Amino acid sequence: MALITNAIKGTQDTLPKESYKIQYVESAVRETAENFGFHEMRTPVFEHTELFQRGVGETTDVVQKEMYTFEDKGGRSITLRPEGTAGAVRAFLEHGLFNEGLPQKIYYLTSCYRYEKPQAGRLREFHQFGVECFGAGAPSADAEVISLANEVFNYLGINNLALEINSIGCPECRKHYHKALKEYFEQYKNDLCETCLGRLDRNPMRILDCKSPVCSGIAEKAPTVIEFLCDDCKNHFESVKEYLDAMNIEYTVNPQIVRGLDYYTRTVFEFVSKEIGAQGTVCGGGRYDGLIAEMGGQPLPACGFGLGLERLLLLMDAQKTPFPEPKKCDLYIVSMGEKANIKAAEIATDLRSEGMCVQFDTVGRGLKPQMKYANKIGALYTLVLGDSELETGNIKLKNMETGNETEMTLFDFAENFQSVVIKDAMSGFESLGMEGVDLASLMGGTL
RNA sequence: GUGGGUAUAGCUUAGUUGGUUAAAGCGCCAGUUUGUGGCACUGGAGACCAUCGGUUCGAAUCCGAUUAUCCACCCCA
Repeated sequence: MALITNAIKGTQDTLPKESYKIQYVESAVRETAENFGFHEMRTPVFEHTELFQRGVGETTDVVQKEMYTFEDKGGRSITLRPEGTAGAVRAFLEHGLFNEGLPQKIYYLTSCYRYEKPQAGRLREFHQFGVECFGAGAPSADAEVISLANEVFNYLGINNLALEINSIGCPECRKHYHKALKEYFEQYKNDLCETCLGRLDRNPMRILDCKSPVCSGIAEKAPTVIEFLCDDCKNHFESVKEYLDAMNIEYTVNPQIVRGLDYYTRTVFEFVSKEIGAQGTVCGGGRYDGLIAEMGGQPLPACGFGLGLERLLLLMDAQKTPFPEPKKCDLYIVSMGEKANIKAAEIATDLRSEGMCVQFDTVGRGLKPQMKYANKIGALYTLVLGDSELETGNIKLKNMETGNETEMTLFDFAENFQSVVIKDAMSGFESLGMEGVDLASLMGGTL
């Protein structure tokens, strides 16, 4: 087909037949967040460009080359949000939420935009579940936030996700560390790759997670941040680990983790998968004690994370994680003739108001195509309405799975259909047994 | 931004060393059954072979460019 245009590079459509998956994931993260006492915040897709320049950091790749920035008709520089934290902090300050009791625990489900070259697990428009805990400086807050992410993965039944944590210290200990790193890497100036040579001055910590075998070889023996942590930062990190142990959350300390957004301090962490290609970080976050002050507020500690929903879905597909079956059509009314069509609409309206999914013909097809359509959409029951049914008031309700037909009057049907469906649904569950139901097979290979 | 792979119906793919009207399965529509879906059989619709240019008597096939897409680097969710 010669369409006038296609979807924009790096964007995805979610089609009706698979939207139940993302809806399930969204409800899972919402429920988990609410259980932890976090409440949803929604902020605009676009903000003043300077918010991200200051918030995310001028030197970061995100700000330097990945933002969708444009001028609006009033000459303002506007940017589509490349991440969620900056906007959340802005709203937190703008509405004085720090007066409503600390900590303020918020979450969001939002789209983010970065102008990057798409690949597996990397899109230009992607969706993030994010959590921010404002005003909580204790190590228990770091642990709580990590635990929330962990709980989401447990809820969804995901395995083989490695939690890696690190502490990059406060600005004070980082200053000493930078100096030591610079001294160390300068010995290898001739061996480092070009990008790393550039990093040597600007941000030597970035060399640590360089993927080039030469650089990473050199980096392996580099001094680690942990050795340079001041007493407060060291104690904080130790305490976070104690909480994680107490919460039964497995982790490994990975001194190579350096996050690419400037605002992080102390604890940083990633949940990493090896099953979804090169972009394996499903969730990343940490503490950012300096950010709120940086944005013009009172100095307040905070921590949070971002969790990539597309990557999460990739991972669930890779692990064949079961999804609950989407709701099907309870009843399809096959109608023939103008009178029957109107009656069908009347019945559908009644049953829909009781919460049933009822459908009828809107194409003007004959009986057989309507039956086929009912079958295709997975209707549980069909009911044929024609002249004779309208005359006699007797109808046959057909169970589409078994093919059994039950005769009844239209009146009885209207009174009882809901309970019939509920009873059937319950007996279905009982026969399968509520425990150990193999959801994957229930899905019938739609995964 | 830098590499590499790929591009044929809605989907998945076949198409030989260039040679008439580009093929199959699934899906879609209809019929076999004039009031009953799934199964089977029959038929139908649906493709300027990504685009533009070149080589050739002749290009889906060879060459070049462009675009799109996938994967990787970089970076991150």
